[in-house]
Amino acid sequence: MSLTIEAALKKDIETAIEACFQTTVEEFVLQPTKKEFEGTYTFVTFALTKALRRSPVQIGQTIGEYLAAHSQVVKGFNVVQGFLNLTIEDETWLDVLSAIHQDADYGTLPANGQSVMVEFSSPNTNKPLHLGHLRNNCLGDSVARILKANGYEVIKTCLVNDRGIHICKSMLAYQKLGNGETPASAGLKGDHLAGKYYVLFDKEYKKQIAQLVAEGMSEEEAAKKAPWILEAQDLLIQWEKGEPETVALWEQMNGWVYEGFQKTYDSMGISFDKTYYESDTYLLGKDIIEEGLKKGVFYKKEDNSVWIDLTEEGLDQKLVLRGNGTSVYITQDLGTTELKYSDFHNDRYMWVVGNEQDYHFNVLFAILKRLGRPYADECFHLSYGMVDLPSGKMKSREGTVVDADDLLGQMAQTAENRTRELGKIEDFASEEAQNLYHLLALGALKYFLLKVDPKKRMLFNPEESIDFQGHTGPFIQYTYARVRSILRKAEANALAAAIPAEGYEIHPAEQDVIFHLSQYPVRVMSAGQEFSPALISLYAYELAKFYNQFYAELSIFSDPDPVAVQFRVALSDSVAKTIRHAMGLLGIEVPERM
RNA sequence: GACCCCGUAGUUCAACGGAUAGAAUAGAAGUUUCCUAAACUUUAGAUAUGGGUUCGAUUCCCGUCGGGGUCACCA
Repeated sequence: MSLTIEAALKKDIETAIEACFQTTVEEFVLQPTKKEFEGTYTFVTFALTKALRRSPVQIGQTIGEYLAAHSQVVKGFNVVQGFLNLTIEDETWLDVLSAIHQDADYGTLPANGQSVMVEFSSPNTNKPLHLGHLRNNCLGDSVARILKANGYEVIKTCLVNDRGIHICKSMLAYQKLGNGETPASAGLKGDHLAGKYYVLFDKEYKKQIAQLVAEGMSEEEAAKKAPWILEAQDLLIQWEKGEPETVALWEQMNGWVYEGFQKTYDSMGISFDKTYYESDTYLLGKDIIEEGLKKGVFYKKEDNSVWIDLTEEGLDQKLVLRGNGTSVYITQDLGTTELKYSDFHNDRYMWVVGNEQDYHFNVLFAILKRLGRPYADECFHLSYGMVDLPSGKMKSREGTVVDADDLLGQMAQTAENRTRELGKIEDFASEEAQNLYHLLALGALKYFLLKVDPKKRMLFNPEESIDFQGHTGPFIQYTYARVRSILRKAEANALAAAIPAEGYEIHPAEQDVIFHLSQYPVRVMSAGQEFSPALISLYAYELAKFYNQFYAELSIFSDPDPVAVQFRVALSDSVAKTIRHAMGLLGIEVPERM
């Protein structure tokens, strides 16, 4: 059997056009038939009317007749306006399912010899993770899995933002108000403890500003002169000098935070192949500035600051090194990118970073191109939209965030309540049940975050909990558990899966499932090209939906025809395998029972 | 102000320029002596606005209105 029915059809349509009209057509539209019409694939004829000088209906009729007579895969056709709807031979469907059923790793495409680095997560070490970070983590993790399924070798990296003024703010507040508190003594995860002091800093800082303003200072000046911000800046200078006490505090607090993050990553099933720390990389990039100056890509102003003029690219003039010789954000990023390249020599580089940094990445990539970096054309910013609350943007320092750990905990509780209500797993041991609740909570949460087009900003309303019914992760997990139940029963009754080569009349509900199964590799490919887990999410949902319809309509074990029983077991097995694979690409596990 | 992104059922999301704009949820009505009802079936409900291009526009182009973001010698 050819790779897809689609490929076979396209070839046959080309042949048909040549035979019927003695001409060739470069491109034509072949799409899945809308469900109100009979057929599987639809050939749209409108585009050909000019070239062939016939009416859309005539073209459809002529090609349809030719295909019905000559094509191996076409069983019949109907023409509605300019749409030629084609139905497919039962034997073709049997072939297709047979190929899928035999493929143990269906949906994983062959290696393409290319490697790609995906950088994501990149947390600040002064506060715990919130829902926005979860979207980033889920996206990065899923895109990495999708690229791997597309044949790439994938390196997942995380650049930890472990230095800078924001860290010093938490450190300062801890120095002033901490009284030697530790995660153990406070009963808090380390990242939450650091976050607590970040919030405390902000409170006091605001108070100090307000007081200065009351004394007659302007808001802007007060923000610069408040005692705590001056002290925090001093702390940063001490840190950069390597002052032992400051470094010790920094190491202690960061250690707490890493421990906390690790727990969250572990519980989400997210890992990295390589972690970079900004404290190691923040001085990088200066040699690139030198190089760029020599090449004439950059220029120096009187105050010694270094700039690049990107007006030709539609961007502005951009500072790349301060007058005092210290780095800015873009300097570091140039250096870090060079480091990544020298460490791994990947063919492509991806950054999963929010869309508020669109401009920054445009600048970064433009500079890399000007510098003639070999990887410059293979850099991509996967720019995703923010997760907003009904009240607006989440802000850690103001405490208006949906905390990642809290949310996961709540969802596990919801999963537990729902499961207990249904009472289907009363024989589970306590640990087994806990694992299931966690698996369902993650399924709901990850699916919720991944089903939306990454580019779009999304809204999360904490008042309304994330659903477990309908277009959700648990719906798909449930379908999987139900299929597994079927397969266990088949095994217990020694009913092996088998697909006849011919002579089996396929029911429309079965055909829908097979058709959808056949689309999977193409979906994996587009998801890889578009870096969009949403395409896989939607696919898994549709497949589950079709299977559920099939399940409701046809009985598997009570069919009098043993061929049908074996065929449906094979169909179920293929669905289970494909759902598991697709959910795997989303980083979501599926349960045997729920 | 300049630049970028976005406006689709009450709500959350879909729709390579293609047929009567799909789902889910909330609402109404059904389905369980039978393989897991976290399911299935039926029903009602939307393209912000004005032009243009096209056989055909939610999709492309221009304007208006509305929302978000960026324009730091912060990261």
